[in-house]
Amino acid sequence: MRLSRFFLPILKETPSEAEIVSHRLMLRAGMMRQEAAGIYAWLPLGFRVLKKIEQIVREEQDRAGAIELLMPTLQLADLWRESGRYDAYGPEMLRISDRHKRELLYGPTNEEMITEIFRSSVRSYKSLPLNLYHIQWKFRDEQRPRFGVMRGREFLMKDAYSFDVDEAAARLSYNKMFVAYLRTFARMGLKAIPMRAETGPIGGDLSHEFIVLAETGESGVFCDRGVLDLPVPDESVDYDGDLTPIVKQWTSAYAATEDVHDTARYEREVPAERRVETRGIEVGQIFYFGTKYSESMRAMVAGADGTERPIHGGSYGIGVSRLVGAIIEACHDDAGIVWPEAVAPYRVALLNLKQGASETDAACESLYRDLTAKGVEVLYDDTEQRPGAKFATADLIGIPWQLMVGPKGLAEGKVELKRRADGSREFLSPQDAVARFAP
RNA sequence: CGGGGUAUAGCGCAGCCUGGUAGCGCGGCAGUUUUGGGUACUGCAGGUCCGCGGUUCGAAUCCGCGUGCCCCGACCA
Repeated sequence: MRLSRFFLPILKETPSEAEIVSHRLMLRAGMMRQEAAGIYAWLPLGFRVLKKIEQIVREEQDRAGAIELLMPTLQLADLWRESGRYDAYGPEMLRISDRHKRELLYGPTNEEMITEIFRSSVRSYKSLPLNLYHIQWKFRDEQRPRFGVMRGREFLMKDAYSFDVDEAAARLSYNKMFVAYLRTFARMGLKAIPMRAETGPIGGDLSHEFIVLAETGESGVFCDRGVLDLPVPDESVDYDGDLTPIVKQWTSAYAATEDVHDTARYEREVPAERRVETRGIEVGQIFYFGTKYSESMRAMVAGADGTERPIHGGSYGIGVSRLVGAIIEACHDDAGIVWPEAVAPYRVALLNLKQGASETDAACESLYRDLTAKGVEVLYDDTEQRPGAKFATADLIGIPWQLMVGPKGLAEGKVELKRRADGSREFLSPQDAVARFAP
C-alpha cells in the first residue's frame, strides 16, 4: 500500500477525550474514531489489526475443534424470557422494537440463541461433544464507557459454547478451550495468565479469566512469578489427548485478580521473592455452567440408556476489539505503538527519505514491487513529507520493520533496516533486504 | 446511576468575569525554501461560537431549559 493512496488520518496532538495510552495512540495513529460514547468506527489501519486478531482467534478455535457459525446481532426478547434473563439483565441491555412492535434486543451475549439452535436439531448423546462459536458484534449499554475500545459499548467478541453429556465430558471441553486460549494470546505476542475468577451473572462453578499483564491495566493482580515463564503448548498439541497436565501446571501456582485475591493464602503459598503484584487487563474468560440454560430452555439429549437429560454447557469469550487496546497497553513506548509481528497492520514500512529524487524513487519502487510480489505486507511512505516526519509516523503506527532508503545509504549501495521493537539498525543491500522478508 | 467538569475552525486551545461584527498554535491548500528525526517563510481557505428560549439597540459573552462528551465512584468482555 502506498501511503499517498492510503487513508491514515494521523493526529499530531492528543485529543483531550483520551485518557489511557492505548486510546490516545489509537486516535493519534488514525486507527479509529469515536462516533458516540463507547461506539467506534474502525479506520483502515485499526481494521487491519482487528482482522488479524480475529483470524488468530479463529485459527486456534478451529484447531481445538470448535466450529464456527454466525448468529445475528438482534435477538427476539421472547428467547430471553425463556431463560429468565430478559428481566434479570437490566438497563445494560439495549432493547429495540420493530415496526410490528415486536420486542427485540441487541445481543450482549448468545447463550439463549445457541441453546435454541442446539435443541432444535440435536437429540442424541452421539452428537456430542459439540462446541460452536461465532465472532460477532455485541452491545452492552454500559453506564460509563471509557478507555476507548477497552471498554466500549459496542465490541467484537468471540464466544464459544460447548455442549456435553455430563460434567466429566464438559470439563474436557473446558480444558480444550483453556489450552486454546493459552495458544491464542501467546501467538499475539501477549503474556496472558489464567486466573481463578468469579463466575458473575452467567453462573456456574468453574471459571478462569485470562489476564494480560500491563502496568496500565484496569485491575490489580497477584501471582507467583513462576506462572510468567510456563511453556505454552505448540501447534502440535493433541486436543483429543489428555490436556489435564497442561491445565494443572497452569492452575497450580497462585494467580488472582484483586476481586478474588486471598491475602492469607497468597502469603502462605508464594515466597516473598516470587511475588508479583502488578496490573492486568482481562482479555478472555471461560466458564463451565453446567445445566443452567439447558434446564430452563429444555436442551436435552438421549443418553445411552435412552433417557433424556439436560446437557452440560460452557461458554468461552474473547474480547477481540478489546485486545487491540490491550496489545497496545502491553506494547508501546514514548514514540508510539510497537506491534508484535503477528498482529501488525503491515510488516514493513518502506520510507523514501528523499521523495522525488530519481535514485531513491527508483530504489523504493523496486523494493516495493519485489516485496509486494512476494506477499510481504508493505506500507510504502511515498509522500512528500520530510524524513523526520516519516520516521515519526512510522514509529507512531508501530510497523515492526522500517526500511529506510536515502541518498546517503544508496551512495554505498545500502538501505537501512530498523527494528521498531528495540531500535536496532543494520545496513544491507536492497537484494538482501528483500531476501530478509521473503527468503 | 450518584458526584464533578466541559462544549468556540479537522485537532489542541484563548476570548466569556467587565456584552460592541471571532482569534492563536498545529493541520489543510498554493508557492518559495529545505531534505536522515514532526524545517522555515509568504499567501489562501476553513466557524449556524452544541441546541432552544429569554434579557438587551446589540449575546460566543448574561439568565433559564435541554443535549452531547469527558473525569471520579458504583458496574462490566
